[in-house]
Amino acid sequence: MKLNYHHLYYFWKVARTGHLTRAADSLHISQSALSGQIRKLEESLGHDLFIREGRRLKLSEAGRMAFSYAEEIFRQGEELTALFASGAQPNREILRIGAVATLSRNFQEGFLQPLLNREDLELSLQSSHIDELLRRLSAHRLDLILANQAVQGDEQNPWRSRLIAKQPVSIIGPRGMDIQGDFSEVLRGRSLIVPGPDNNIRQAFDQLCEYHRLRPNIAAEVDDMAMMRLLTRDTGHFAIMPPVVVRDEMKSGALADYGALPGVFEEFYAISIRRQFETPALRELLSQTEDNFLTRTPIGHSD
Amino acid sequence: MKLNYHHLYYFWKVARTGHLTRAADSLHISQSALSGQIRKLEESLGHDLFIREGRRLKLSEAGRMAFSYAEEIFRQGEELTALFASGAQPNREILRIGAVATLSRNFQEGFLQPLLNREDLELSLQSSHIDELLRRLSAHRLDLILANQAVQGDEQNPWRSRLIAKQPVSIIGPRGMDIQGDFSEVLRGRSLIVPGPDNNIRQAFDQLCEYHRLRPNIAAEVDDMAMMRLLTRDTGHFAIMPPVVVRDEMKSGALADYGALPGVFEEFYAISIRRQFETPALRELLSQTEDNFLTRTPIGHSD
DNA sequence: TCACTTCATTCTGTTTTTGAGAACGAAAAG
DNA sequence: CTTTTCGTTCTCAAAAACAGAATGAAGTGA
Repeated sequence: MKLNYHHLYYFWKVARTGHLTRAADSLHISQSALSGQIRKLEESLGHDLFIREGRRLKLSEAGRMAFSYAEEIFRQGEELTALFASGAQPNREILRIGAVATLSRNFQEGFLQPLLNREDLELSLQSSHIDELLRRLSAHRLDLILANQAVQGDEQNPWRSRLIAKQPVSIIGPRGMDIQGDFSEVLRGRSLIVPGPDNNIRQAFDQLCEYHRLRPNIAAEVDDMAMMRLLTRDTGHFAIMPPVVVRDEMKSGALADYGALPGVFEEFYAISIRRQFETPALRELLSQTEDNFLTRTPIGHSD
Repeated sequence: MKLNYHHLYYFWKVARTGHLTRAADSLHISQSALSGQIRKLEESLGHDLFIREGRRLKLSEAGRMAFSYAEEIFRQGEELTALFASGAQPNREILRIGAVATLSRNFQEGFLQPLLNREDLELSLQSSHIDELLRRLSAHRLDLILANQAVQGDEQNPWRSRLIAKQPVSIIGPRGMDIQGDFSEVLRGRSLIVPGPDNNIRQAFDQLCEYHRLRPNIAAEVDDMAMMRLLTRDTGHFAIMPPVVVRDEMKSGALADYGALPGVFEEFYAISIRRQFETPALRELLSQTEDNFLTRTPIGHSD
């Protein structure tokens, strides 16, 4: 016994206005018709949605529950109609990519390279935190997520994470410092800019420090790789990050790499969702990944 | 021109399975009927949702957009039917209260006091962070939020915050310490348990410290008041919190109040949303608030 | 108190929408 | 080159949604 969405819609309208007559008016149908449709919904659900007190309607408890769902359902529905009513339908294919906001821009650009400058394709790039992005992916508002962590899918959310690149993480600092020894020497007593506590580079770094009994002095915690790049360039502090982030500054000689951290990597994952209609562009992007992306220079392209 | 939700439902089924025939089977209608209904939806929206390539169906870009909305809409719808199908409809009124997870339990209990032990009413108490709670309130999944901050409503979310109580905040510590002077003396050089950085007690406290040039040593940042109570009781550290949180421990003599912090208060707000059908229980709760709650002892009841 | 209005329900016959079946066509399979 | 599969279109039958009239219950006002 299926839910009748038109009945639910009528119910929603009545529950919103609080009056059957007014709702009937705004729906341009007679109140008798409306009354009948509401009745049918109640019969099909097996519960009264309104409590009839004389000529008054009051939402029953079941009605309140149904109303809360209806509210969501028709809010979405009206958004959809508004979207279509506004005209302006895209005639090109759109690929919607979500990227964890803190991800290296260079990396994102490198990954999307094959699709840039394509006439027949529009790219929509959305930055947010992973939870929000996963929500959108599940709602099919995104085709792919770029993240620095894998996620476990389940029955309800058949997410699929695949590793698409892996980069070393180094100690980066102003050029020309006279420094010797391994990383633990380099770190000792130094003020560092590090990724925020949720970042998995940071977690690996903290573990490394703990293991080697290092207690580096944190000058700043920065979540955003682009911000980190600016701070490192402009403050003179040392920083923990993948060298690729400051590729330009290293080439220009402003910054230098003072050694990779053993066992610390930034990993990049592409998270997709199983769906009936896969866009060709997405397939292309992901096949590129498997075939070339891991073996070719991780970023090098934008020279 | 209204959106036909049954057409959209059919479209959704077809888009999910990818095949008109299979979808028709699972819907128990003929494929000719299904084909016609999809056509009508396309006509009413003014855009093709599928691209017909020979006998294949491919989602068009417009179709992908519509699908993402449909996915949300019918997920909700199926949740609703499942809820009703599972039987077990409540016959009592339910009042759904959301409380910011970090709020004092004593306070919550005191506020809800008039409704406890009522035969004709079921209480649903949900703890979460404010964003999530506001989302639920907007979706009418909650009737009221208890929070320690006011929120600004707008056109779309006609939230209404009202101050329902205000409590002093003190320095709490183990009983029997020989301490003199005002709060700045008490704080000097002491290890403190303080609320987390998002908490507005903490913010007021930080401002106070800054103003008085105090740099107290943070032993722990704890978001949850209940947790804070346990830690203060069991670690011997001093803590910044409203005395009411540890009322029991103070009565038993384990902890003592070493002075209120001037100008620092914990404020409690009730956030509701304007709606057509207000439950009597909610009205009772809020009128209680305005009439008595601010003037009577903030908590004192559970002795 | 007694009209009078307002608001919701139920019944009946009409209109609109939905759906099955047949005929057709285009692509894949054998 | 046939056969099967899959989607579209057409026609007519079945199902539903609907309006209008009759009814009843509750407020309103002289």
